[in-house]
Amino acid sequence: MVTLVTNTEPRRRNRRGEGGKLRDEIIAAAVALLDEGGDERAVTLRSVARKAGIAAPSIYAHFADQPSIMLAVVRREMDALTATLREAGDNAEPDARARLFAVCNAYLDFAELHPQRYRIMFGGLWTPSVEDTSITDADLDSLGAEAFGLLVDVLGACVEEGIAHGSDDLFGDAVALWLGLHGLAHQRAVVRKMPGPADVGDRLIKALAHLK
Amino acid sequence: MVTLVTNTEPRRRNRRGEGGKLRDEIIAAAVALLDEGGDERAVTLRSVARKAGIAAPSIYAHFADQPSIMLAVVRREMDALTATLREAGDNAEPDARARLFAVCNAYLDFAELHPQRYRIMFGGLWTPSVEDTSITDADLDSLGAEAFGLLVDVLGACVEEGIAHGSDDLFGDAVALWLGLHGLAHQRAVVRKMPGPADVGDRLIKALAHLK
DNA sequence: TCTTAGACTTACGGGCGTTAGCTTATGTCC
DNA sequence: GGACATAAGCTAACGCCCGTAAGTCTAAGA
Repeated sequence: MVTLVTNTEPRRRNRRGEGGKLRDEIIAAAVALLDEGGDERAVTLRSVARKAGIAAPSIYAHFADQPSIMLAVVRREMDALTATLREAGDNAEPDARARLFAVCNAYLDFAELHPQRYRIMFGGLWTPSVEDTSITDADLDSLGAEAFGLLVDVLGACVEEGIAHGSDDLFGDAVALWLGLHGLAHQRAVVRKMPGPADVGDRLIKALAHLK
Repeated sequence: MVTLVTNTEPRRRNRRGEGGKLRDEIIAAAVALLDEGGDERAVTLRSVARKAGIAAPSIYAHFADQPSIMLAVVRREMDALTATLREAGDNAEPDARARLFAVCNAYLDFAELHPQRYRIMFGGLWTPSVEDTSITDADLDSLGAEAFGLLVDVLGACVEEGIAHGSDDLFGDAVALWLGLHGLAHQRAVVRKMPGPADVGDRLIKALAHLK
């Protein structure tokens, strides 16, 4: 599939003081490239610039290098994921079990809906090359912390309401639950067709949350 | 880290009829590049050739293109993983529980010992670009089938021995168990330091195998 | 009108995959 | 033991895309 870019409209320059808008457009362009199904190799500095309708060097006003574009993409999508999970939890029936399933399924749906984004967020492709880039370890730590906190909350609520056999280590239980979700989410993001039963997600949640 | 290749010995040409040996050396060179910690972008046709001590075009005698080198790497490592799991199962105490843990932990250890290989095997990086390569869907299906079969066996043995609450769907249960293992294995392969309790692996196994 | 933010053009050097054609050992046969 | 056929691998070169540096233009707003 060859996607030829024909940006007819040459793009209007941003007004004074609004130069920062381009930063968001660059991130959006990178995400768009991912959504087109290409892997991360398709997201080069130049391809992002083409997609955004700007000249490649114009990116340097907003990002130090190509990996820091990726970091910004991950940050944006992590925030989007967090918002999605929070919304799912809030919109669910108020009982803890319903909220747990709502949040977990929202997580799985995110990966299925945006497989390439999910792979970038958790695939760790960009981490090894950190040494030569402007990205620091501090940038990477605490990236998914907020979303994970939501999972801890809903799982904790299940234990409190007595519908889950909680151990003395809520955090550890939540990590185990997340790892299971991540295994399925990642596999769905990577593979065309997952083998196995359709309700494997529910099975994972039930087993790992120790639901009674 | 810049690894300058200084192949003093210019490499002896293979004897007649042994030209196929180079094929294995190419695969080994690709794996070596992965083990050095670079991501898959470091495994180019030319870098593999350098590592193997040959000229880049010499690869074409054995592989149609660069992605098919990767496919060969995945095949080799899948076989290695299968052998590792089988050995772990055979060397364990004969009871089903011990064998289950031995196989599962061997799986997790493989990912921790060879993180880059694991990422290539299950990271799905090379799949999206399949369209333009010599790799077919048939190549991809049934890649981990043998290793997965081992997991089905040890889990089935647990159900038979009555130490696990088996459902009526052994295959589905095994998929769920594998997904949990994969989640942890992948995360260990991707991240420098996994947060969470040290025994999270055992917790996953116990919960997903429904051990009594 | 003039400053300057917000871009652009041009260009460099380098790595990549791949093609075309050449070299050189190796084993065979007289 | 020497000629020769050929397997095994090499050199050179192509066009492409990449990241990035240096310098330039231009429209917005005071």
